[in-house]
Amino acid sequence: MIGKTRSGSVAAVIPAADDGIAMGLLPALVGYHVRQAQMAIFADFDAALGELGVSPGIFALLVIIDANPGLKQTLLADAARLDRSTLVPALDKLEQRRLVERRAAPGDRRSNGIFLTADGADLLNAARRAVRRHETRLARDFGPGERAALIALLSRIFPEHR
Amino acid sequence: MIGKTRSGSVAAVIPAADDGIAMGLLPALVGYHVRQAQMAIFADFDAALGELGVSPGIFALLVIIDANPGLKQTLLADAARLDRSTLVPALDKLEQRRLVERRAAPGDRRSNGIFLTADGADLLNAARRAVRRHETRLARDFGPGERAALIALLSRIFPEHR
DNA sequence: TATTGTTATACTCTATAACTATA
DNA sequence: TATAGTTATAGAGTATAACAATA
Repeated sequence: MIGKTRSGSVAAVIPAADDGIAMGLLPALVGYHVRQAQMAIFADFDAALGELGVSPGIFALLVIIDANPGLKQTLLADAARLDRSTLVPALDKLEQRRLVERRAAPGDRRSNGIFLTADGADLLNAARRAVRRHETRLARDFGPGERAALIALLSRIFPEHR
Repeated sequence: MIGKTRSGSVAAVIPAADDGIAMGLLPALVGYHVRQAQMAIFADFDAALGELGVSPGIFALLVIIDANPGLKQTLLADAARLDRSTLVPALDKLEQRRLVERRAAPGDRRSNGIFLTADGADLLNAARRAVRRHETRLARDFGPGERAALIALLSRIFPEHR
C-alpha cells in the first residue's frame, strides 16, 4: 500500500530494487515511469522501424504531411512541436531521400508547400503497418479498455503545455 | 475507475486537430502520448528545478547515490540506465559542483565509490521538495487512484526492456 | 514592420571503440 | 583474460539569433 502525505499526493518511498540497488523515491514518480516507458517504447520502435530509416520523429512528420498535403513549413513545425529552424534539416534529409517535396506555394513566394512523394507514401504505408504491430506489442498485456485508459490519463498531464 | 474524466477523455483518442491541422493516426498511439506527456513533464520540471541546476537525469543520479552510498560507477550507470562512459562526464560535472565525491574503493584499486557531499545532500533535499510539488501539479486533475493507475499501466509497457 | 525559410552555431544527451590500470 | 574507469569521437535532436526574400 502506497501512502499519501497530508499535504501532497506523492507516495512514500518504495525502496524498489534494481538488482539490489535502491532506487529511492524514483519508482513513486509519474515522471520517472513516463521516462522509463518512453525509453522502452523507443527501443522497440527502433528495432521495428530502424531498418526503414524511420524514427518516431520522422514518422510523426510523414503522418502529418500525409494528412495535410501542401502544408507550409511553419505550420508543419508547429504541429510537430519543432522550431521552424529544426524542421529545415529534417526536411532536407527527407527530400534527399526523395520521400517529400517542397513546392512553391501559390500566392506567397516566401512559403513552401510540403508534399509526400509516391515513394514517401509507400514508405509511410509500410511504416504504419509496422507501427500498428509495435503498438499491439506495447499493449499486449493490457485488458479491454486499459490502452484507452492509459492514453486518456496521459493526455490529462499538463494540458496547458500542449 | 480509470478513464472517466471531467472533460471527456475519449475525445483525446480521436484523431483531433491542432489548430485545423490533421494529426492522422498519431493521437491513437500510446507512444505518441507518452512522448507528448514527457515533453510537458520535462518543461514543468525544468521550470521548477532548472534554477537549481537539476535536470531529470541529474535528479535520478543524486537520488540513487543517496540511496546507495559508495556505489561503484558501473553499478550506478546500470541503475540509471546509462553507459558507463556516459556517466563519467556527468559525475565530472557533479564533482566540479562539489555535490558528489569519488572515493577510492577499499579492496579494488580499479573502482570508485560514489558519495554525496553535504552540499549534495542539501541540494537533493531541496530538489526532492520541488519534485514533490511538481508531481502534485502533474496529477492535480487526477481523482483518487488515478495517479497510481497511471504508474501501474506505464510499468506494464515492455517490462522485458527494463 | 512582420513573416517565411534559411544559416550558423551551440548545447544536451547518448553511444561505440579503444585505451590504462588494475584484477 | 576480464573488469573499472576513462578518453576520443560521433551522432541524434534540439534551440537561439541573425539574415535574405517577400509580404
